[in-house]
Amino acid sequence: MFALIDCNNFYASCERVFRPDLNGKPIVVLSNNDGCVIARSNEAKAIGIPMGAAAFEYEQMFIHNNVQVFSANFALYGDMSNRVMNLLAEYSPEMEIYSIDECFLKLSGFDYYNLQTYGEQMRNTVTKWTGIPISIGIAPTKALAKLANRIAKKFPSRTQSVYTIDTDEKRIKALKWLNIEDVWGIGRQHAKRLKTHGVHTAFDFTQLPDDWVAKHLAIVGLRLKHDLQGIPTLDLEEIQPKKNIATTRSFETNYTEFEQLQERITTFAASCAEKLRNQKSCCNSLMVFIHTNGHRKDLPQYSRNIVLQLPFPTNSTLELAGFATQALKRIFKQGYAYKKAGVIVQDFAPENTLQTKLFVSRNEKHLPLMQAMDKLNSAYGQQKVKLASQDLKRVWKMKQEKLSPRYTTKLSDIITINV
DNA sequence: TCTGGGGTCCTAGGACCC
DNA sequence: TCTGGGGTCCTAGGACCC
Repeated sequence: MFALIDCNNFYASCERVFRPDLNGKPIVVLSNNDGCVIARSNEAKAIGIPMGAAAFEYEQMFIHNNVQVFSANFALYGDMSNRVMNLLAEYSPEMEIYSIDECFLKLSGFDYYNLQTYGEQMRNTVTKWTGIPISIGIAPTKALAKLANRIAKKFPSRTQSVYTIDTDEKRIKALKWLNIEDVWGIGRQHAKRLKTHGVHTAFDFTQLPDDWVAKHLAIVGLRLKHDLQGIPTLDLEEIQPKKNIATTRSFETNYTEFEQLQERITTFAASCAEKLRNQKSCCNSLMVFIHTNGHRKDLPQYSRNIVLQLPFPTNSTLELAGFATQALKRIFKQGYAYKKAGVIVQDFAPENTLQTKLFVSRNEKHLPLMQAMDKLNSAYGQQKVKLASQDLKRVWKMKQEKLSPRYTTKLSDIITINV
């Protein structure tokens, strides 16, 4: 059996842990730059705030309904996620952290356990020790555990936020209840196509012939079908080193000058380099993109990306920043108002088994330099040591008007209690 | 004025090999 | 009228997830 544990309205719940006065009140969390809604409490969902709503369009609505608005505080969410995951890891030796707020546990060898009770125990412990409410679905396959989780979330009082699919009867009933567009792995495009073929529920989907599914939804769809039929097809996945690493941002204002973009691109490249060193990889290619604001139909639009094959694999901040600047020079065009840019590194090789080239090679002095830099930054705070081409004067900022304290990761932000 | 960020996998088709 | 058979590798684009 598999369990899928999912934190309810995770970012909104994290904010609420340290603000119990907000219990029962609508909360939304905004994306970077305070752009759009990326998380909502149940109360916020109930008053009709959609996912992805543009903050400026809903400003009046927020005020009218006394909605508490927060800027995204990823330092807080990441730390709270670790706490939840650490607790859950105690409940099974086999775990897959699926996203910041979700994990699968494999429950093999639990034949003599009452899994429903076990789940309720997990839920109680996590909620009591972290303040984060969770829902749990338990079933013979991953796709069914996802479905069971959805039921637990939808009917919290009837299920105690834990639902187990352990008979075929329950499985069929659950499948008939689930709309096709809500099936894990069925997105908008597939749902649309399936509906034109008369498939409206997960159950309808499981009744399709294998070859039809294989033809229209490929091998991924076929695996999903089997998993929903109760035949375990998807297993826990090991943590793999990433195959792409990206740092991309929208800007608070439009940038028109090369130097402004160059500073951003340098900083993004530095961030990618750091992430690469973290997983002990080097990259062989690097992509830089820039584009104007696609929502502004009144402005001239320009969008381009360029992929650079590097002469040698590297994870040096200095080298990647240099290559990224070269790439930017080749795509930058004067006369546009740029709103977004990013750096993506790809085509990785392990740090320790680098193939040397005959005529060009990386500068061996960079390695100890980067190690020293990473050490300093981890001891004295991020961005303590950076390149001169980065934002030394700290001009660049993100719009974050409603940022909450970093309660759990910054000493000066620790909550104070008035007795 | 203002609209996020970071990932994965699969497939078809082109270019190439013998 | 009729023009082989069997591969690999790479990339762009499309689908999906949170």
